[in-house]
Amino acid sequence: MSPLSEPRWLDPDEAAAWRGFVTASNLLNRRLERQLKEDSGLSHQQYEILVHLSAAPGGSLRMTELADNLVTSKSGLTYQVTQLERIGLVARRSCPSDIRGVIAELTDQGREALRQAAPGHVALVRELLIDVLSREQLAVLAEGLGAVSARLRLDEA
Amino acid sequence: MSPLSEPRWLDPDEAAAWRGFVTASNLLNRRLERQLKEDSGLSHQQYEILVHLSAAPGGSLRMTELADNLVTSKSGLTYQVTQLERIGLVARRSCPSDIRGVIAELTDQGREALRQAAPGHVALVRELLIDVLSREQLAVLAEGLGAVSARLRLDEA
DNA sequence: ACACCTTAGTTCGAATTTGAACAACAGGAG
DNA sequence: CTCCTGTTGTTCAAATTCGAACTAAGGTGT
Repeated sequence: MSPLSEPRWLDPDEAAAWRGFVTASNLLNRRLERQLKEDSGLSHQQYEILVHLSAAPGGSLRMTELADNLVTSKSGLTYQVTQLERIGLVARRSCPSDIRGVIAELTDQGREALRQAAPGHVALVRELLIDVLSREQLAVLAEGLGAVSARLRLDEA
Repeated sequence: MSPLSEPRWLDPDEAAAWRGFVTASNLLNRRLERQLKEDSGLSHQQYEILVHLSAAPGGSLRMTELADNLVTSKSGLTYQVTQLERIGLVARRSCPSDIRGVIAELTDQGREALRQAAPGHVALVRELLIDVLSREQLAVLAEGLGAVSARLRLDEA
């Protein structure tokens, strides 16, 4: 009778964890979005694109890789990269080993924009999340959510 | 020299926690969105509206209260409530004590839709988040993210 | 009663996101 | 080589989101 049996609802602790996760996530995104837009004219998504490119060797990544890292749709990335290209922070190059491939590359201007935007962003992340939690809480959070992410990456493939 | 000094960057543990949070959040939302849409034709946001209304006394809430609970913009809520009204899951009533006020109320059909959508949603939340974490991790997560949420609610006012 | 500031909800336009459809190519099996 | 299947990135229409401007009403102090 398992498949049709009563579902296992969340007990109070589980519900608290889930609700906390959703609420904190929404509030944080909202706040960071505002700060970035006001401070640098960038959306959180655009900022993340710059961060991932900056962290990649050569400051460049294939579109698909970038979309996977960012957890966004391919078409969404196409749009945002076009926007970033328009304002000169990112450039498109064609991939040498694959004619279909497109490589998004951080420009010098893009590096500069990131250098200028990062401190305020990091400070706010610290203020709203990192510094609110203890060292132990942070460690548990990193390990736990790392496992959750890994679990989610798995059944995508 | 404090305001202009080098910002305190995130150390490896802090960065892992932050990245885990962002990644898990994005992947989870993506997955839940797909499941809900396929299974019930509802977006995650619409589902959350039904949940919050269902949990409220009388199955009804003022628009502003609802928007605060959901962490969304007022205009965004107006749009979604209109959609839900169109398909008969929510009804609008005017508030007795305040002529400007609008009360969103769950209809019988809305309760039924929620009753039908909830098991699959909860099962997936359990599979992707709850059951991946230990009891201790869940407790830490609930407490930590509760604190983060409270912190964020504060400097909104 | 009056002016004044705040609040509630909607409307509007612009920006963004998504999935599906598409065209072009890659990488093998035969 | 040739067919076949899977991938890559873009385009497109539709849906959603947000903030600013707006209307209307509450609430306060004088």
